[in-house]
Amino acid sequence: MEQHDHSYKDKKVISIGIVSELTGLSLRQIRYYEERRLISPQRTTRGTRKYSFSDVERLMEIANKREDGVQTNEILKEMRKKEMRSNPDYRKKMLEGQLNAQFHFRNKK
Amino acid sequence: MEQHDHSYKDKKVISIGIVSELTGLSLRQIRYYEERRLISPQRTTRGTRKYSFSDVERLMEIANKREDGVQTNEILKEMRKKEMRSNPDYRKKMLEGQLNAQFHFRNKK
DNA sequence: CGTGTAAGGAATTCTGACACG
DNA sequence: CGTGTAAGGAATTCTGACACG
Repeated sequence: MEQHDHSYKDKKVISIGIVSELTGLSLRQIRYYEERRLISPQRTTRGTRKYSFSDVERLMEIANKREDGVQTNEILKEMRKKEMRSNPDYRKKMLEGQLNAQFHFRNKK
Repeated sequence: MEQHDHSYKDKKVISIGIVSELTGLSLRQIRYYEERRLISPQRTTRGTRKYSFSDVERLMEIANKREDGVQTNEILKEMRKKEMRSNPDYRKKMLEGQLNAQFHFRNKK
């Protein structure tokens, strides 16, 4: 589950109040985006939310899209696509897919 | 006053409770090291302390030295030396100093 | 759908001080 | 000197709900 371990960027250590200051979003908005599964903070033992710098960046992207009128549902889809694209497994499959396409194309011709 | 700006490492965003968990130090200890000027967290508008990952690393160094019985006073001196060494201005002067030393050495011989 | 807000409780943080040594 | 602790107050965060639209 861990990648670099020394990547400060992904350490969940920021409380929601600071995230709010950093992003300009209200606490309500930040919690709502979690409900819609756009972000997933960690919880401390007693249940307070902790965010990483990655989460903060993600929230700023979300804020931009929301400003453009994009619904959370759409934002979720877009983000899933993006994540897929950066997934090595998916890349491999895409490559195979492309080769197959070329193959079919040649045969059709 | 800023270096990279994109250096998450130096952004003061972590509350003292999290720092305590991260370092294993008590709140009392963390505040005391601040009193002794070993660290300098930022304050939010209402006065709560905010630390960076750099601060956390520094605190871990402090913890190690304290375990070895080094007094805060000594730790402060050591850290100042270290900072001097990594200060470009100081480097320049040291270089000049060395050259001078060589010069004197030659003349003496 | 996305966000504001009032509500009540629980957990956090702050400071200054006394204690021990 | 370095750290623990009890004390009282202020600020933070949490959840579930009602409101508007």
